[in-house]
Amino acid sequence: MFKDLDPILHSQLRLAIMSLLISVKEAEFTFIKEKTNATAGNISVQVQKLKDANYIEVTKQFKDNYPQTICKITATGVKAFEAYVKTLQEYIKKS
Amino acid sequence: MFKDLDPILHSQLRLAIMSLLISVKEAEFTFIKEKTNATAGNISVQVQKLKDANYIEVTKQFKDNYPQTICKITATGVKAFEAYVKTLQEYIKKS
DNA sequence: TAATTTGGTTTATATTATAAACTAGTTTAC
DNA sequence: GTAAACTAGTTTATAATATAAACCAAATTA
Repeated sequence: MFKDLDPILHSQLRLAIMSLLISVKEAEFTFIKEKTNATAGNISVQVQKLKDANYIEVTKQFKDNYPQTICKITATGVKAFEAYVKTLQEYIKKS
Repeated sequence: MFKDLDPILHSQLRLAIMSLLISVKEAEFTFIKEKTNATAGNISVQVQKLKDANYIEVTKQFKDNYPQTICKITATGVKAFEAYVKTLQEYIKKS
């Protein structure tokens, strides 16, 4: 009756990050920080988890002398997000 | 940009329970157990939390010699559920 | 009357989310 | 040129959560 919700996406911050990346495709760590208002530590952890799940790709480089982390959603990530939304809608559509 | 999701509802099982109660208004513990496929212990804990939040009303009685726990959503619970769905849609609508 | 079943609750454990503390380097002000 | 403040993160410690396992009380069945 109630399908399991992907635990990787059923997290406020990870969902917000994925939601951002769905629309912009590519975003800097600092951009994610601004948009989500989360702490850098929290973002760092959640980005790592999304990367471990292969939902995003993380590139680290230097820009204007400072480290720069860029996140990009993968095809797997897009699929997972869509599936999550679909499952979620089965929970809430009954309302 | 991303409003906080009600932590009481942002739990797979509590969301499933609330979703059920939105549609049926009133349900027995055993009915919830059947529909959600969760363990009784887990349901017991989550029902307690929903009750503590005043999202549901819990009535305990006996039926055919056996204890019977009945859950019913409150007006507060309906409001919270609707707000949760609305907030959630702001997360996922960007996709 | 012993074993099993019903309908739960309590407790222990594993997972999560989060903030705080830390690292490594850069820029600015004195 | 060096101390203070800032950038861009990571790691670690802690608190909160979700969950299953163990338990309880009573009823039923063999």
